[in-house]
This record gives sequence, C-alpha cells and structure tokens, in this order.
Amino acid sequence: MSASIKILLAEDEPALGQIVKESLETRDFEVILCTDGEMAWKQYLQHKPALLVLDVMMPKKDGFALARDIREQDKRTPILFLTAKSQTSDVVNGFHLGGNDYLKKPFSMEELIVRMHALLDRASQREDLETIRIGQYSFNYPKQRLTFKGDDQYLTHKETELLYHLAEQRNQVLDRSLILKKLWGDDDFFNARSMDVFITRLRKKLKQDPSVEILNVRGIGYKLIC
Amino acid sequence: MSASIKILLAEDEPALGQIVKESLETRDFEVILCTDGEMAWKQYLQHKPALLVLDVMMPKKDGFALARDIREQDKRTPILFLTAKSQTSDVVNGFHLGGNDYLKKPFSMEELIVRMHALLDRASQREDLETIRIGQYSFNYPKQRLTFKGDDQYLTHKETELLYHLAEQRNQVLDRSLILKKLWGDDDFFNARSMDVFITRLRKKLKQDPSVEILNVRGIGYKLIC
DNA sequence: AAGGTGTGTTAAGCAGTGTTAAGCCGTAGC
DNA sequence: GCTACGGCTTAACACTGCTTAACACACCTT
Repeated sequence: MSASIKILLAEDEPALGQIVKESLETRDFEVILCTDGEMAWKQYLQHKPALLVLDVMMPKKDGFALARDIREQDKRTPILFLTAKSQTSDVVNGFHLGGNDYLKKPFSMEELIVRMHALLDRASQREDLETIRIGQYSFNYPKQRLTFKGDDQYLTHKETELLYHLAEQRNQVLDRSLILKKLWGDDDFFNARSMDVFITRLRKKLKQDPSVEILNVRGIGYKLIC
Repeated sequence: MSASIKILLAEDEPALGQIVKESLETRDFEVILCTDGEMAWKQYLQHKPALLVLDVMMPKKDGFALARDIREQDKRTPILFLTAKSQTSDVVNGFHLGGNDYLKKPFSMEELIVRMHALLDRASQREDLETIRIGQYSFNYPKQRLTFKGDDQYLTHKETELLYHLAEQRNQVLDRSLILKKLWGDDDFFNARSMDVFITRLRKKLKQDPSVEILNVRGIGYKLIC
C-alpha cells in the first residue's frame, strides 16, 4: 500500500464530516477529521497534512482565522474552504489566491475531489518551481538543499536565506547593507563579520562548479555569477 | 525538469489576463500576473522575470511609463507591449528597439508565443556577447576575468568597469571627465589621480598582447586600441 | 540532568582593493 | 632649450573583506 495523502478535514456538522471523511478514505486519502477550529489547529501542527479542507463556519475558531494562523508559518500547504451560500463571496475571494480555493455548500463529492486534486497538483508543481538552478547546482529553497550531480548538501537556515537572495539577483550586485538589514535586522560591525563567515561557507559549498562564484564588490555588496 | 522561465504579465482586463496566464503556464512558463502598473513594478523588483509582457493601457501606471522606469536600472530584460489598435504607432515605435517588441490586440496565442521566444532567444544570445574580444584577450565583463590564451587574470570591480567602458568605445576617445563622474561620482583632483593608477594597472594587465594599447589623448581622455 | 550535535557569533590575523602621496617623464607652447 | 602642465609610476596606507578557529547557546537524546 503506497503512503496515502494526508488530509485535514475540519467540519463541525458531524454527519457531513463523517460522510466526507469516509468517502475520501475510499479514495485512498488519509483523513483527520476535526470538529472545531482549535482542534484543527492542534491536529495541523501535529500531522502537517498535505491539504486542508476547512469549513468556514466553525465553533471556537472559524476557517478564515485558522487559515490566517496557518499562513503565518506555512505559505505552501493548499487550503480548500467550504462555504455556505450565504457567506459573502468577497471575503472568500480574499483567500481565493495562492494555494487556496473554495467550494460552495452543498457540493457533490466529485466536485470536492476534482478541486482537491487540482490544488495538490499545483502544490507539487510548485515543488519544481521552488528548485532554483545555480550553474550545475540545483538549489531547493524550502528544503534547504543544494544538489550537485546527485551529491546532496544540507544548508542551514541562514545559509539558505543568503543564497536565496543572491540567486534572486544573480549576475547583479546584491547590496550588503540591504541583506544585513533583512537577515540580521541591523547593519552593524558584528553582523557584518558574521555575514563574512557565511559568505565564506557558501563559497566553500559552491565550489564544486567552478563557473559559479560569489564576487565581492568592494563597499557595495556581492554578485552571484552563474 | 528544467526550471521554467519566469514571465511577468501585466494586463488589467481580468479575463484576458487569466487566459493568457493559463495558456502560457501550459507551455511551461511561470507567469506572474499583475493587474496594474504599480503592482507590476513591485513584482518586477521582487521576481526579476526573464521577460515582461505589458499592456500599454493600464491603471495607475501605463506600460510605457513602467518600461521607462525599468529601463533606468535594467537595460537587458526584454519587454513585449500589448497595444490596442488605436494606440498611435509612433509612440510604440519609439520603444520598438533594444530588446522591445509589440503585439497588436487582438492577437492569437501562437503569435504571442513566437514573439516571446524570439525575444528570449535574442536575450540569451546577448549573454554570450558578454564576453568581449579585446585583441587576443577575451574579457568576461560579469565574471571580471581577462583571459589571454588560457591564461586567466582576475580584475577588481573598478578595473572591470573601467575596461568595460574603454572597450565599449574601442578605437574612439573615451572622455576622462565622463568616466570620473560615472565611476568615481565626481571629477576632482584626487579621483583623477586614482584613475591614473587604474590606467597603469590595466596597461600592465593588457601588455601580453602588444597590439592592445590604452592611448592617452592629452587633456581629453583615453583610447583603447585593439 | 548530562552529554552530544548543530547553528550562528565572536575573535584575530591575513589578504585584497582603492586611495593618497611623491617624484618622474614627456610634450606643447614659448 | 626651458618651462609648465598633464600624465605616469611606484610605494605606502587605510580600510574592507576573507579565513580559520574557538565559542556560546539551543535543541535533541538518553
């Protein structure tokens, strides 16, 4: 049995929740059913599901509030809202972007499945898009991994962030002070020394491909060549 | 799976924008859709796309104004304008040069794709052109390297910039004061002395090929012979 | 609670870059 | 041929950046 995809379903109406859960399980999803927003939050933290299906109207914490909390720490996992007809669609529209979708009640199981698959596909596509080519390396930003011909290195968080910013401005000068403010919060002497160290470490990790270089532009910043 | 090419699409008509976006996405482009000029500007700064497709008529900032702003800091990224039939062609023609093109509405997706590829190909060719021949040397501007028969020298940032400007005006006189203002910010006594030093250093690095010379034109500037 | 591992910071000395200084050289104008 | 000026060259200097190692702290495991 292949590892099935984990779904978090939050629906306060017990009958509906149970039907959807069972129906999804016959289609090989693993479903965690929650009956209110707070429970959903706890279960989300514990299970990190691949997709969330959230009723908007729920006790303790509604679907939007929950989504906001989740988005604070997780910009990627897609969320599908279930809304009653009466819910004003402009609120929903605010969320109908960036890995979110919604479905009006009542809905058929077929509709739900189609939308779920659409979201899951998009999310898996994004995986590829999140992989950045740097010369012969491929750099997976969210996974903090740098791969060179199958040879995988793990980057720390700060290394990742720094490399990401360098890669965003590849072949252009990235301002030193800007990066210090963004990653260290302040451009002072000690943070600058710390950044020196990180540049050295990145250079070391990038030297498998000699066509990739981090050049210094004195007094201004760095330039990632690739 | 190669990282797909990032495109910024600015189109205020939502239906058209969405169709084009989706259509391009099926062709393996990554599309950032913006609905007005200001949003496009912000997204441009953040994503640095490989190509911009801009509707000329847009809220907040029209396509031409946006292009002007972008060209101030970025002379390379190609821009494709989408124009209504009514738009006067002389304005368009002003931009129909230097990495720009335009397409009249209504257009077919095929036309758009063809033009986009034409622009992207031209841009990638230019990448190669970043290696400049100077006599027997090859000078890679972004990599700050000067190669003579496999013998590689590293140039500092200022050396690189100076040589680049000399090479741009090869066999013509490059104005002393102009360079001082451009690279040193001001034409004063001390900066002029500093520039003398850099000219000396460049001459030293260029003397492997005796047919390459930096000649002085007394009181006016320098001329790179090659 | 103790020990281990990993991450980011601090420290110290060295290397590279661009600026300043000083004296010399070559050419134009007299 | 002399002078004045602009340009050339070398060396020394200040400052920025580079590198290595040691360190402190948080987190994990037992």
